[in-house]
Amino acid sequence: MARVQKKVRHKALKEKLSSSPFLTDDALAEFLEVSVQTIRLDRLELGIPELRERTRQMAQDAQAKLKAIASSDVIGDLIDLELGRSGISIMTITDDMVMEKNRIARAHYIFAQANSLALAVLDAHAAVTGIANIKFKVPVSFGEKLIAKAEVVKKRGNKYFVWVKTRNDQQEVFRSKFIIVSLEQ
Amino acid sequence: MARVQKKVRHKALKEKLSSSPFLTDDALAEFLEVSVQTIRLDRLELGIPELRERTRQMAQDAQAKLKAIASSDVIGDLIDLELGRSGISIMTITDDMVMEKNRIARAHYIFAQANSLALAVLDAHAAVTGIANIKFKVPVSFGEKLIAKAEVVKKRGNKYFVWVKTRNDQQEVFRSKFIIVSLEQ
DNA sequence: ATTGGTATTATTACTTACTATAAATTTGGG
DNA sequence: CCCAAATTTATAGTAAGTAATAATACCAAT
Repeated sequence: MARVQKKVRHKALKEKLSSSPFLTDDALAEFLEVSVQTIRLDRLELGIPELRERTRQMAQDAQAKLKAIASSDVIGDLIDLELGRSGISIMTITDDMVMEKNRIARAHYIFAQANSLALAVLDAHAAVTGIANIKFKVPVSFGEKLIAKAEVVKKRGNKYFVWVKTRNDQQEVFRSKFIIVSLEQ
Repeated sequence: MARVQKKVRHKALKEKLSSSPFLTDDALAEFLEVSVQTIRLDRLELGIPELRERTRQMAQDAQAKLKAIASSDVIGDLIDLELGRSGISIMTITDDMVMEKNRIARAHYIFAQANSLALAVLDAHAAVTGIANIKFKVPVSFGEKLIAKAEVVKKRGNKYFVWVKTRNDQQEVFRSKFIIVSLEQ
C-alpha cells in the first residue's frame, strides 16, 4: 500500500532531519531510497524549508536562545512586581530543564527562578544573594508551569529577607527563604 | 591613499559582519559602496567564508553551545569522583554567568555547580534535591575559577546528606548542605 | 480488463549566491 | 606623465534549490 509507505517515509524524513538537519535533498533521497523529486514533494507537503533556509533559521533561533539565556537577569516571566515588597514570575519547564534520566526538572532552574525573582523585587543595583534556605517539596516534570511568588518580609540594615514560594497547578512545589545583601555604598 | 582605504574597509567589513552576519556580498557591496567583486576579494584576503558557510557554522556553534548548557547533568567539569563518598568539580565563570549591572556571578550558577555535583556523587538513578541550606560568603566575579568539593556526610533511609564547599583561588566563596532524596523503588 | 487516482520520477527552465579566472579600468604617488 | 597596485567588470562554472509540467508506475475497484 503506497499510502502507508508515504506516511512512513514522511515520519522517517522528519526524524532524519531532526537528528541531522544539514542534509541536502540529494542526501535525503539517497537515504530514503527515493528520487530527489519525491523528497521535494515531501518537504512541500510537510512544510519543511530547503537546507539553506533551515540552516538560517537554526542559526537565528539558537542565537536568540543563547542571548536570552545569557542576558536575562530574571529567569521566567515577571508578571507582577511591587518594588521592594513582592513579585510574581512564571516559568514553564522546557525540555532543556529536565534531567535525561528521569525527566525531572533540575533543581537549579527552580532555584534560579526564585533567586532572580527575589533580586528583581529588591531592584538594588548591587545586591547579591547571601544565604538561602530552600526546600524542594515535590519533583517537577516537563511541561509544568511554575508560579513563583516573592515577598519581602523583613529588612535589617543592608540585609533583606525575602521568601519565595513556587507552585504548580496543584500544590506548592518549592519554598525558599533568601537573605539578600545590598552592597550599595 | 588606497592602501589605507582598503584596511579601513576591511575593518568596516569585519565589524558589519559581526553585527549582522546574514548579509550577502551584494548587500555588503552596497553598504561599503564598492563592487561585489571587491567584497569577494576582501573576504578572500580576510579568510571570511561565504554567507551560507557562515550561517552553517553559526547554526552549528550555537547549537553545540546550547546543548552544552542544557544537557550537562554536571555543571562544571567533574575532575574527581569517589562514588557515594565525594567529588570535585571545576567551573570557570564566563561572561554569560554574570549579572550585567555589576559583573557578579548569578547565584544560581554557583548553586547549579554544587547541586549537580551533589547529585553526581550519589549517582542514584532517581535522586532529587530535597532541602538545601546555602550560604554565599563572597561575591564571585567574571573569570574566577571555582572549585567545588562535595562530601557525603550521612545517610538516613533514602536521604543522603551532602555538603558542598566552593572555593576560588583564595577563599571559600560558597557553602551548602543538601539533603538528596533517592526515589529508587 | 480497463479505468481512475495517487504516488513517484523525469525533464526543463529559472534562481541565488556563490568560486575561479582573466581582462580592463581607475587611481594615487613618485 | 607613467606605473603598479587597487578596483571593477566580465565570463564560465557550481550547488542547491523553486516551479511547473509531463510521463510513468501502481494498486484498487468497477
